[in-house]
Amino acid sequence: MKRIGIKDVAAAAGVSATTVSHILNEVAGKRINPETRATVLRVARELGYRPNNLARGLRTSRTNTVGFISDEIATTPHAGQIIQGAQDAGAERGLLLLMLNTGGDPELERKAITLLVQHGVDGVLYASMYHRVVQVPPQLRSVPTVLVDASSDDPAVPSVVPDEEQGGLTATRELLAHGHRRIGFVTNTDDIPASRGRLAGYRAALAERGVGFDPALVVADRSDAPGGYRAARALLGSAHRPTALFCFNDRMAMGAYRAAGELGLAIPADVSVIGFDNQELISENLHPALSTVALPHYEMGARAIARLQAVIDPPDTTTGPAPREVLHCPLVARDSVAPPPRS
Amino acid sequence: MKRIGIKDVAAAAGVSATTVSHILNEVAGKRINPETRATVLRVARELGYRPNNLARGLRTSRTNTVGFISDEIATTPHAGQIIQGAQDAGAERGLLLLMLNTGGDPELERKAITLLVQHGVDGVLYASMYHRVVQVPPQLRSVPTVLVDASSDDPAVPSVVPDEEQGGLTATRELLAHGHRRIGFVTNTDDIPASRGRLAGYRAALAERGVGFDPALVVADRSDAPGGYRAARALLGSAHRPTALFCFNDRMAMGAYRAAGELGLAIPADVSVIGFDNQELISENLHPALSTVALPHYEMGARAIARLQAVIDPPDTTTGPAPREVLHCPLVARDSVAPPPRS
DNA sequence: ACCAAGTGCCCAAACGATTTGGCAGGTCAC
DNA sequence: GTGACCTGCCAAATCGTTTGGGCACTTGGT
Repeated sequence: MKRIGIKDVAAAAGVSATTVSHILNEVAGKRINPETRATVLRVARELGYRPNNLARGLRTSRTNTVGFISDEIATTPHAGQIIQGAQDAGAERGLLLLMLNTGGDPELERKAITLLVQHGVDGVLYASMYHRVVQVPPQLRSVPTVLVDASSDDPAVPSVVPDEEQGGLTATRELLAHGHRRIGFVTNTDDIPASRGRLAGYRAALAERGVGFDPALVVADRSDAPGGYRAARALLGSAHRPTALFCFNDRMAMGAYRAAGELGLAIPADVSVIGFDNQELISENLHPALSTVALPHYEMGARAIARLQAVIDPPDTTTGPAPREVLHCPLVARDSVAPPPRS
Repeated sequence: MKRIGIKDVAAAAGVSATTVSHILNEVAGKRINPETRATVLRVARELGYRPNNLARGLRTSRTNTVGFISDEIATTPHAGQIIQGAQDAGAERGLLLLMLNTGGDPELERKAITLLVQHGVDGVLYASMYHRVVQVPPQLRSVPTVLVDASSDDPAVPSVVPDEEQGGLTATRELLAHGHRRIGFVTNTDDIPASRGRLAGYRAALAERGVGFDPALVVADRSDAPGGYRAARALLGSAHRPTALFCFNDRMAMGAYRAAGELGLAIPADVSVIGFDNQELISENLHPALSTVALPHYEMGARAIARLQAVIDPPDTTTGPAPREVLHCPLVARDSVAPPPRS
């Protein structure tokens, strides 16, 4: 039971393989008798003809295949969303994803890229699992590349990133809108675009409402639950405690929940909490469910594919660069934000 | 800057492409002058020759590519581990993963398989994100396939699954070893291999120690945090409350934490808790950190690739079937288990 | 009746590797 | 000296598709 090829279709339709190819690919500038066309299409369908992508790729040097290189995939649920977004967007265009993740090892990365090129990928998505600045490996220069959740030092390579500042703004506004004026910011200690952007958003939102920025209200620690616990504990245990906390991520928010619990503060009655990332495993399972700001991972994956395709076959003119696409971070309101207690 | 092909190497080494191919592929039964061999190898390396996988695949109908079909990838962190395992194991064999997930939609699944075949994958990994019985799509009959974290109705297709019963046994033993005798089982309501196996393990462990099985100690609810909360609340609020809880998964354990907290019971001083799945986002970030039993996702991915390869090129004889591989679920001890309180 | 243009299709050469079946030339035995 | 055999290499076919360049035949104008 051999797979049937273009020749089989040609034979069955009584024409040459050339003609079949022309018809199925709707080649421009080739004149085909409508009757012949109909016959060929019918026969092809009846026989269940599927072109062999290898042969086609060999001839056209297009494989309908995109490499997906990521640093870490196993340890973060974000990866799944990005992949899913890329995949869905790819499916619409007939693209498949060739996965490869390197754990950040540059040596592995080199091999990975070589492998992908060897397999003739049409382009590469280079994804980071948290928003950061990466150095694009030089081997990628020869392949169309788009960065996902990462910025590059090299402005020539397009990237798709979340709008961290708008996210911080949104989160803080949500607290302000509920009447909070004394808002603590539980942040992390790394100097990455995420921290900088979210802090900027926090400050911008405060400024909008004419609330003064109080450095004592921002406490940094490790970006995990224990870190969030310590930072929140410090803030909530202080004399003039904030009525709401904006946490750098959901893991830190999880720690903040524990801090509040230990101090006998109910969420959201006594203190409101808002997170970031929308890690559903946490945000949905905490009690009360955590209001947070979502990172648009799915969209990043999808948009990255769109960008990549724009690079692979440029529309008509050499489109201007506009290489960096910034995506909106939507609010996901759940149950952890309420008006401040009347003191 | 064209990619260099086998002919370039041949020309540079002063031999024919045939010879180069023979040397690089170490074709058996071909006699090659050691000197020629050395020259060719050197030249190939110097030129950085990489065979074009498309051309090679076209000729040999082997693409060094494996399809990875999964139902859900975006919503679960498990996926990453399986993928990582498969990928690492694949890398050792020069295999790449072609990702495709279908959301369980049979229509999409059909298309996915067609696409993969079109791309000439050597085999397919069909992965489920939780251990269940699946029906293998008929299209997959024509392609070497291995099931990951799933069993099939069809015994002909090999599968790699976790040893749920041993996991339940391990978890319960851990509690018994700390001296607990009255152990609640917070389980879920679905009738899947996971529930059945873990319950069987629970009972087996009790029997080992001569502890009677008390049906009142197993409470089923939805397999999320609220479900775990309700079940744990029921168990811990009862007259003769258990001193330890074995929870069907980490999400339910998270709910059990809240139940204990509300009842003023400290973990692990008043009540010990053990989970299942080792979802690190939860188990590591809970306080105290959750002892749990890990599902061997990484290993499942890796073993599945090994199985797949055994199917693709059988060692020598037609190996017997032994299609179902059951993997060990290791204990991950953290801080949520301690001896029972002296009453 | 003849030429030009147009129509509808096909031939054959790629693409870059693997693989089958030799083919020169040398060695050895007799 | 000659046939058998080995050694070391190569030419050409092949995988399944796309594509540039025709080729034969019809049509329409004059």
